[in-house]
Amino acid sequence: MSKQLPVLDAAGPTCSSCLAAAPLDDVQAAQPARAFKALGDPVRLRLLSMIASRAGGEVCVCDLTPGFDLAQPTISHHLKLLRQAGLIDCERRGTWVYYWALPEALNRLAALLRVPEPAGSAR
Amino acid sequence: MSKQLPVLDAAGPTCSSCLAAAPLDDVQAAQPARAFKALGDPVRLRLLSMIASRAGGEVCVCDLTPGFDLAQPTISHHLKLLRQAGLIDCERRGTWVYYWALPEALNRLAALLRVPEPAGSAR
DNA sequence: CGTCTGTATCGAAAGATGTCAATATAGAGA
DNA sequence: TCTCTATATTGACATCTTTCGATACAGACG
Repeated sequence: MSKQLPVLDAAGPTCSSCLAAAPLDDVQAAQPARAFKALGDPVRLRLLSMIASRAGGEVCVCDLTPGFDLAQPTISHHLKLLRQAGLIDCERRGTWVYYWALPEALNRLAALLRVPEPAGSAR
Repeated sequence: MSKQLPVLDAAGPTCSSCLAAAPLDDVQAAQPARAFKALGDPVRLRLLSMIASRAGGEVCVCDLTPGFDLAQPTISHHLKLLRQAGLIDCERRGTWVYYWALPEALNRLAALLRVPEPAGSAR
């Protein structure tokens, strides 16, 4: 296994998969945009944080729903969107359904956003 | 100033401002959700990447518009949304308007998304 | 001052999204 | 098999978004 650190490439001192590295074309932008769109709703962001911060790594839907003032189908719909965006996954276990976060997807988005800050910081 | 590294707190080995640290309440979720929503459109994500990846740190609108198959008011509208989300700022200079990215805002969002990956990785 | 160029705002139309009540489905247990 | 609980799907409705053409505004230059 020779290619262990493919982080720095010709582009310079920026990450390779980073907004600041190069302009995204419409193909490259499509998938992250879908993920960010899923994060762009307060209910879904809260759902994801409830799932990602759960110690065991998994949460039963029945533990998520009571945290909101929304009907059950609405929560179900938001969970579906998060899943379709590739941010979470789930599994039925008996009567209950358990959700967990997909850390790789979240970290990929995080890496995309990270940008070098100018030395002096706040412009 | 004693509190220089408030990074690790009772919650464990996670960042303090991170999805995985603790469930966000609706107040905490509101602002990041607004920012993610701004990122959740392919046109805006591409605009941001064009702005953030520009060497000088600034781009003239006149350099952004031709990259899209959209009317000029549409681009103007998307730039406005990115600005209202706190991700970019701009300044008029003569006839032209220049935009630049706000790295602190982007890095704050990146930090929010970063999550510890389980040792074995891909679940 | 008049005109030209670059950018923003306005108003409207088409489409997407968030929400709910009603209903369907999956599995557990009598 | 019948019923009960937990979750998902469907269909409808109101609201928000994206996009455009038309127009307004700001500054440069005659």
